[in-house]
Amino acid sequence: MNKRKDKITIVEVAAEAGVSFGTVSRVINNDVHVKPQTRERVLETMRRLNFVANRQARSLAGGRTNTIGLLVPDLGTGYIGEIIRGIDAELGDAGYDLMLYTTHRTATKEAGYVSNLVQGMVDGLILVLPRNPSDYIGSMTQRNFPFVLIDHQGTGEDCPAIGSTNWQGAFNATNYLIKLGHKRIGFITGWLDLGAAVDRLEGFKAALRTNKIPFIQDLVYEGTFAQLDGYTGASRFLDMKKPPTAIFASNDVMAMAAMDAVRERGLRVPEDISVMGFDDIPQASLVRPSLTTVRQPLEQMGRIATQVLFDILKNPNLKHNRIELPTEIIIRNSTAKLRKA
Amino acid sequence: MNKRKDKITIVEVAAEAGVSFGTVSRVINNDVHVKPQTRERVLETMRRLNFVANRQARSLAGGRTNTIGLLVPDLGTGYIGEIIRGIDAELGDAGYDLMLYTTHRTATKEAGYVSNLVQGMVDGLILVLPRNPSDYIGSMTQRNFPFVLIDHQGTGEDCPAIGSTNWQGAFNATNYLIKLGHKRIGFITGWLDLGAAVDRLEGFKAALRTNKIPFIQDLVYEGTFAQLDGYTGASRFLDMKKPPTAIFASNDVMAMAAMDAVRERGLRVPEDISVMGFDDIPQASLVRPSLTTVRQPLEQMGRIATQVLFDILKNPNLKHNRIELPTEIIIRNSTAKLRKA
DNA sequence: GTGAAAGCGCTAACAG
DNA sequence: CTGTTAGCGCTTTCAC
Repeated sequence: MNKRKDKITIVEVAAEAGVSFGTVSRVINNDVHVKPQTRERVLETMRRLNFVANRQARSLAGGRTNTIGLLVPDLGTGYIGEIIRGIDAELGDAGYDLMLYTTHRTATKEAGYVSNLVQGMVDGLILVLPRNPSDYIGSMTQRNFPFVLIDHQGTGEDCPAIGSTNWQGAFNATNYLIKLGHKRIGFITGWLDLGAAVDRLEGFKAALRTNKIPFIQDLVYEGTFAQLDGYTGASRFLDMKKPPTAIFASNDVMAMAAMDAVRERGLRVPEDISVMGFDDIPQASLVRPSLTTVRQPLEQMGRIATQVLFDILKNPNLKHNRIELPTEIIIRNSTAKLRKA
Repeated sequence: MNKRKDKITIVEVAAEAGVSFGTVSRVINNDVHVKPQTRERVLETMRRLNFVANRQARSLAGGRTNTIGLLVPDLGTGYIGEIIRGIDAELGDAGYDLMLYTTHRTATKEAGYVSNLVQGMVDGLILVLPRNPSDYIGSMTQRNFPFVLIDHQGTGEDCPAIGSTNWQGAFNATNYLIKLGHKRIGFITGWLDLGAAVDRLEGFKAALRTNKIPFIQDLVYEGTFAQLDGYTGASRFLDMKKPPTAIFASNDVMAMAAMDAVRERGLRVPEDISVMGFDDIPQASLVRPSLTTVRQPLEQMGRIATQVLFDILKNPNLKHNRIELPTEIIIRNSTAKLRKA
């Protein structure tokens, strides 16, 4: 239906340049075995004819697509955007293209669908925060399909993954709040099926322990990383007879929602309640008060995931395990010293 | 390097089902000329063998890729995310895949590169806010390559594009500010090479005219839709001997930055200065004060762009022109009645 | 209805 | 160094 016959192929180029099309193919693939003079002539011809190699054909014949797939849950928060920025940069350097899949679209399909679907379409897959990672991982590992996970861990399986020091980040953040004088800190968790969410919770608990502050189960609200959870969680805390003086949410989106809940009760951030987030998504610096948070190097995570995937592509037998990038506390204006009551 | 020979092809399926592979192909393509009984048998076999058709091969042989390309400038603000959501939904329904290109990556390449690159990779292209649209449009039109523009207009060329009623939106917004009592309104423009940006400016001017408020050139700051422009523009307004009482920025990102500038001077939004944005990106409702803005139906724009592209794919000769979706004022907390001085 | 045959444009041996 | 020869997995005629 959309067939343009004016396409020029290597055959045309070969004819024009007076060589066999095999030679043209070599030039395209930067094969060393071409006389520089010939190469130049072919290149010139390609330029003149405005030739572009057909990717489909290359893939079919070569077994490689020069495309990698990216599976993301959503594009809503800018969190993913940052990661893509990193992936994209690496991909561009390597001459690869990006195929985007949103989980939403394939969520209804059976497990293994993704790796099936992707078979032949892409050389490898980067999965960001997959919902049911074990489903995918099983079938991908089994099929020996190259993939890398971003920001996930905890399935027990040993697989290439890029994350950040969630435990340490949460530990440091909690410590920071404690240093500010806060002893009653409400914690809103992420989706606890994700290792990253568990680690953040554990880091929080560890910091309490270190500072000999008793852990109170009621000061933990189990969320799912969704905005609403931040609001609901904070509201529950604030309605307690003895509410916390600080709230630490497991991601920025929930933290921002928590700030809303605080303000809705006529309280101020940070004067009355300190609020801390996690991620440092772009809008963290845009909201008012700007959000104190734990920065994950999202862009870099994307970059490194891509590099690891390339490594695997080059050497499928190499074993890669989880790589953790350092988190960092970014102090802004949503946290303050505890006011003496 | 990444060749899995365990892949099953239509040949295997054909053998198993006891038919020729031509018949299997027909089944895949829902060809009517297959006995229902045979079809069922083939389908069953495909299921059993876990067969997935190779897209590359289909494309090569059939001339169609079932993939569309999306060219975006960036993924930073959530603006694009909303659009993608819409595109993605339509694509999913049609069994199409999405190839993502960021302009940044290809910005250095010569004009026409994109359509070249894309030739053979995708069946069509959706361009969001292209920087030098006329470059692309020329070569794509010439090559008769199917494409749709989102949120752009004004190259003079007649081409399929989806936008929103920018003029009307800006007109209504300005009117709203005037109704609140504001007479001195600072306007921060977008990148005036984009028709959408010009329209917003014109809508603003028209509203002043309608209300018999003199237009003051100094109260227009020429920006580029970038965050910094919002800050710089607002700062310039505020440093005037007689600063405006309201600021209307051509997009939300600049509006949020403008709010920062206002606050940095110890002024309050909206008590001292009202601020209005344009777009209604997700974070518009998250910032404090939440941003009064002109809503563009971004997701719907993505959906419709996709539908139009499909139309063009089906019927390349059909002429499509610009489609405008209605904008809508969303009143939140960054605007207020002018306080009597 | 179904099978057989001819490519789609290119890569990857294998000869020279 | 370069030409030749097989396919890659599938769609599409064209026969039967």
